[in-house]
Amino acid sequence: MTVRALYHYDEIGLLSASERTPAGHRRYTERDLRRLYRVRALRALGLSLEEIAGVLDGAADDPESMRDLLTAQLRRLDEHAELIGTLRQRIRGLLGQTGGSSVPDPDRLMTTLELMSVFETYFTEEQRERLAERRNALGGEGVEAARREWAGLVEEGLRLVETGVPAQDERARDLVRRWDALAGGFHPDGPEGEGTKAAARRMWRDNSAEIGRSLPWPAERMAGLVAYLEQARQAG
Amino acid sequence: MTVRALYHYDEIGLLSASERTPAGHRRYTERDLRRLYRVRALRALGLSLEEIAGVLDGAADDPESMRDLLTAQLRRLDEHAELIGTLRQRIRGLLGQTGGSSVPDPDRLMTTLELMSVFETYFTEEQRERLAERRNALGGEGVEAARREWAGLVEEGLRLVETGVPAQDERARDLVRRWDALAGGFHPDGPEGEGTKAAARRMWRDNSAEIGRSLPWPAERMAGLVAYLEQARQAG
DNA sequence: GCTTGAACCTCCCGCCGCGGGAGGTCGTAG
DNA sequence: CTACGACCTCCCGCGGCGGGAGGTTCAAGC
Repeated sequence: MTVRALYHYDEIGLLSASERTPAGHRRYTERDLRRLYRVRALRALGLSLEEIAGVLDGAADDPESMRDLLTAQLRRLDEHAELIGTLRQRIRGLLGQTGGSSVPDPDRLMTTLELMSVFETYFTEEQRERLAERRNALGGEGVEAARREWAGLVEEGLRLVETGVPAQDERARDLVRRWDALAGGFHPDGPEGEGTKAAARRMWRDNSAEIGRSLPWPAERMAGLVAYLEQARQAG
Repeated sequence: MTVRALYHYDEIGLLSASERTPAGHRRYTERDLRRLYRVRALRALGLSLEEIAGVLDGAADDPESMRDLLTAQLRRLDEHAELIGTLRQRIRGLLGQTGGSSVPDPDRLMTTLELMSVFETYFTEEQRERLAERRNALGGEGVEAARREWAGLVEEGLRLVETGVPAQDERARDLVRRWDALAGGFHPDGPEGEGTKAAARRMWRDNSAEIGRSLPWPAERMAGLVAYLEQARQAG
């Protein structure tokens, strides 16, 4: 304990010495001291000074208030712990992303960071939760398999663009169908799925350059591919 | 995002719009926007604005700074999570203490709170850790057994006091020996044990009234017993 | 052209739990 | 009587904005 804290408790009326010496020095009585003990203990449990004041002054009126406050605090701590857990996972994911890779690649890390924010801009929180559920359902190796399959589709699409195959060609339209089917696995079923799919398309359209830079293909070729697929999709 | 946050970032020099319209309105360029994305993503990972500014501006100089910062943040989150874990356990302990009991007994809860603080006053943090280790080593049922045995010793001691057996009597001295042996099980081995034992005795002596109130015996009888045992201990 | 409502601007106070410093008074030991 | 510490009051500071006051600017509708 520091004196400053005691002064502070005095200022806000949480705990003031009930006596003073003639010179104005604070004299804490036995009762004051016991109140201080309670304050300190409750502080150590993470309660705010306001809550502590409330429960210490109102405890006589409502003997249950103490338990209520503690259970509420327990819930808050649970939520906080969960938040910290997700943050830890995210950071570990980011660190692991280039962990065993050949290059340190801080640029890729930066781009991933930008995409996190973009992602949050285009999907609502609820949509993100649904998507996370689906990803969990697919499992780690499921996602990895889809990633590889998708890489194949990208290569195929880039070849189509390069060889000048028109977007109306059946090969392009077939590619779009397989592309969308693959992507569909990541979206929730039912009408919500339409919402996330639409949001994903908007995100791709507006940020293909940004997203492209996080991928192993040149960004401008990816942008071209996205536009090409959009055309093919319009063509049915 | 709120505009206020943007103004704030501008104020502290973290992110300012590189252009302004003739009217003075901020115009964020593409580059500004990308910087904003990074700021938001790093903020969402729990980093401070100062750290973010440091890593965004210094990333060119030191490509590893980003990884360093993230690993440091991971450690901080780990510590934070551990702290939250102990707090949760403590609160659950407090709530469970009178959970299945007959009376709500908020008074007992209050006293326990006071004792938490007293406990921290008499033992250093290191000593508390050692004591916790011992308690864990004893296990839940071990502690419970000791508690019951100790209750028997208290009853025995109270009878001795009541029947006027002098503290020098062999029965009193024997009781002290068994009492100290039982308590010894909770103290660490070696010289540190002496430290915790001495601290525990000081705590009992100064706060027997306080501690007594948390026990199922009348506080003043407990205080009398403590003084009696002190005498008996002096008598060898 | 005029009005209206929204969006934007700057400036400043507030939160929470104290830390720390300035500048003064009080208490006690030598 | 003189140090030197302990105590007092008053006030500014942090981090990350929120929110309000009071003024300007912009785009749309009449």
